[in-house]
Amino acid sequence: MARRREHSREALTDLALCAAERLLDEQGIAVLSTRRIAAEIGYSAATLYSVFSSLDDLCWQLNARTLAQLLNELDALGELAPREALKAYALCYVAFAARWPERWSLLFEHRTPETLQVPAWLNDSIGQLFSQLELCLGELAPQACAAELALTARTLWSGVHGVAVLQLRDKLFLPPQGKQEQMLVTLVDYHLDGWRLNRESRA
Amino acid sequence: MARRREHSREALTDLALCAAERLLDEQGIAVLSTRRIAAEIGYSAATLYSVFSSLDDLCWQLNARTLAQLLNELDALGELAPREALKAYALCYVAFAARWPERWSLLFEHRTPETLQVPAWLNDSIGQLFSQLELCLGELAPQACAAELALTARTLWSGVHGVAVLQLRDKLFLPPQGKQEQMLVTLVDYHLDGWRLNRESRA
DNA sequence: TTTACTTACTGAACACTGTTTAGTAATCTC
DNA sequence: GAGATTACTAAACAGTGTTCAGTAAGTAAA
Repeated sequence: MARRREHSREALTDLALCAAERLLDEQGIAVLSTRRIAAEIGYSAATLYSVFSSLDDLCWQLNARTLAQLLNELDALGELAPREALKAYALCYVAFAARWPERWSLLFEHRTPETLQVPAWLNDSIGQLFSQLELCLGELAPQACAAELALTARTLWSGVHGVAVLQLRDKLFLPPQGKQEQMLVTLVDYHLDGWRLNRESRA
Repeated sequence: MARRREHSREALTDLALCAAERLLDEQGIAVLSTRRIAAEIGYSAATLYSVFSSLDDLCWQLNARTLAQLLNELDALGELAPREALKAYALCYVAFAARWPERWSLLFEHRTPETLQVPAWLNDSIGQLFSQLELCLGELAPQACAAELALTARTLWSGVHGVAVLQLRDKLFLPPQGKQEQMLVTLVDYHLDGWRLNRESRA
């Protein structure tokens, strides 16, 4: 069979990405192969190469969708007082990781071999997230300089990210589940309190 | 050629693991294949299966060595005042990740497919690390209960781990390098200060 | 309508992977 | 020396990403 033209290039791309997401969610990263994805959408593996430059490229496009969805959910939280906004971001971030563990893993563990740089959109998106955090922090400490806000945002978010990573791999060794929320809230609270204390003692 | 008997089982195991570590360090996780490791030590790939049950098994044994080395370095820091000890642990942990990025990645990203549980020694080792942290925290807050110490240790360490993860992937987007140390110190300081403040206001 | 051209698609191949197994050759035991 | 055991490997199997020649369907021109 040849030339069916049932789907446009864009439709085919979307079809493949959706199938890949389904496979990823249901059976994990191990079954994410070109032949498997192709079979899922009724095409041959070779056809995928007319739309993606490689499996790596497909993965990056998956990651782009995942990150866009995450940023969307963070955006949807709306306007909040800075401290509450930071907590809400943290909870949303970790909840997202818990809801889409395989997509989230792919996003952070996928490495393009050797030379190729991380795509620019990823850098931009993460930069956007950090800007949002810096905005909140700036409201809490109007007199802090940009460099301090940048560093504080990254330090705080490293902590949030760490919770997401470790909960995903069950490496926290906590008897009762559902402690993540408490951990996140105390993480943010302690950090912000400690920061304020430090600024006051410096002033 | 057959039956050379040049190496005992243990020697062969060690030979393979050392070769794997060398490959890992020099060329990354992508080249870690049975045939490659075997070639490196002058045996066929099949011979590895007389000593390891699978490549997965070999990876877990690599991880065991990596973790043992990390815990060893943490132990070697010796006796310190609790707050300084926590900072020293954090710096040591992140420095280790930076010095052995590929080994550290394998340790945290390697997943055995499906059913098989994480080996018991890994759980034990991480539990040991957390106990050490709880001891330090207990010195800082003698009246805190065990559950609070456990949760605080995990929250604090999630933050440290997060810094290690993000610095490894260059996801922190900080103009000047070498800010990790400052981040870690403030992370620990702010957290401990915030914790103390919180305990005082509760009392 | 017939011919020519372009396009969409695939089967098969290549080089690689982990893993198993049959077979071989060296050593040990008697 | 003969026989049993052991150490080891080549080759095969099923899978992978990727490339490419080839085919058939649709389009355009005659």
